[in-house]
Amino acid sequence: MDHYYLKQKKILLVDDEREILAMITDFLSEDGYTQIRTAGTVKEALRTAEEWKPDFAVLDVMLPDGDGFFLFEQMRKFTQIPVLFLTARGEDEDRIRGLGLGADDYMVKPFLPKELLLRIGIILRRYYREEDPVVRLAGSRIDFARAEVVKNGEHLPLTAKEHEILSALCRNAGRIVTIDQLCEAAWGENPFGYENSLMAHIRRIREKIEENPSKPVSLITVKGLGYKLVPEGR
Amino acid sequence: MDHYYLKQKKILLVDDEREILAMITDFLSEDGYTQIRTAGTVKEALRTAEEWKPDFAVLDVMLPDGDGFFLFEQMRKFTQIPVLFLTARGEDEDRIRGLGLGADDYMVKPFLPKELLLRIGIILRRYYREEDPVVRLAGSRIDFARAEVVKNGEHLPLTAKEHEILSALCRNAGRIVTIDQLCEAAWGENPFGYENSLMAHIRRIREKIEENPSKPVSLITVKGLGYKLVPEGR
DNA sequence: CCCATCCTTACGTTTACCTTACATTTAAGA
DNA sequence: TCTTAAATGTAAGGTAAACGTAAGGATGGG
Repeated sequence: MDHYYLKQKKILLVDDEREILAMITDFLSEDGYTQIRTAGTVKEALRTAEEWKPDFAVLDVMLPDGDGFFLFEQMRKFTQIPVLFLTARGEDEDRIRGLGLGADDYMVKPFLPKELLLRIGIILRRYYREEDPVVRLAGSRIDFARAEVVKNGEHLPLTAKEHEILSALCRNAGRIVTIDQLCEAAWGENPFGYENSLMAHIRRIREKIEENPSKPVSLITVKGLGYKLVPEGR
Repeated sequence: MDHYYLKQKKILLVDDEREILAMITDFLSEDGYTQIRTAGTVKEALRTAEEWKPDFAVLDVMLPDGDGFFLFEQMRKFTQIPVLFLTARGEDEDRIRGLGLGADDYMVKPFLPKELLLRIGIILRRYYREEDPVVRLAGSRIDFARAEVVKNGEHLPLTAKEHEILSALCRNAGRIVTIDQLCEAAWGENPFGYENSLMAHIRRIREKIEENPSKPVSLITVKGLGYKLVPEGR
């Protein structure tokens, strides 16, 4: 899965029909999205948007206490998140209006859920493309694209081997990775005779990611089996 | 006008109907776009795409010598530019197919020209938003449009290769760009055997952008992984 | 208490990269 | 077409960060 971190973006759905909200929510969570909230009115939507700070919003144009365009303009006063409009009316005027205001997309009801998913995916990818997948640990976080770990605001660079080893651990986050597997990840074919070297690297990694390298809480050794990387909050 | 440089992006229009091409061209140039080319067949489109290197493409699905989806897949082999599909058929299957392949949007004919303009604007803004025509570094700033760097009031011109390499670094500002990626950016297909030449260019670039080229703070080397360009203020 | 396993540190070695000078290609102008 | 300068590519010696190694120390299970 290439863009897994996008699935953790907070999505706000605003519609006055409960069934529509339920349906979209179902499809989104089935597709892997984990953070979804809904609202049925402009008022409710504004409150949620302000407090919860979603990363993306789907707005119905027709709402009981105002229309989606008004809601959009209110939201733009405090957030620049991308927005997709849903509209029952297919009128040209409305279609243009949403986009002209600065929305990212719109869809006409009734729509195919599959298409909504695709469009949401496109927008999120486009908008949050610059963000790197970051792995959060107990006392630090790892940014692989920049090859550095941030601990207490300090930026510590990772070397090539450290990067390889951490990647391998990360790919199996939480699970045990054997020493053989780690050697293979770092040295390719002929990963023999490097067990000691691996140990030295583990030490150097711990000095970067751990609060106290001698009492590790993130990069744990499982005696006789290997190592494992535990993400923030177990 | 905030995004004036977006109007200079190269746009490729592919459709088999001359009138449609003419109409879209008119609307685009009226809206300020300066670089527009058209093609009527898959073959023609591929040639233009490869030689002219457009920044964005509008593809009709129905073409005399193949369909737009095939064309899209061929183009994806050498470019990652955003694409919008035009389709006469409103069939669900087709709508989904284009988006599923990785297109950025699609529109069903007949469409409102105004809406097409808005959608193209949205895509370009999102996609090229980070391409700041001037990039600020620790001790200098790069002006890509003029192909020069300004250091202590001095204007130092960039050569073609330096420009390519810096662009590639800039597109991933802060992130690591591998030597392979940089070679590919500068020498296209067959980026092999230029590693040493790249190094020489890196040196020359450093002499232009760095206060002290031997102690770089903007164009950093990450041993074993690649290089990265760090913008002003980390 | 002993053995196995892993930790820790210091230090020697390697290799990826730097630097420079020079050769070659390209492009512009005469 | 020829001339020339700038841009680009190549090669070789130098360097330091990253890596590997080894040896003594800790730790815990049996």
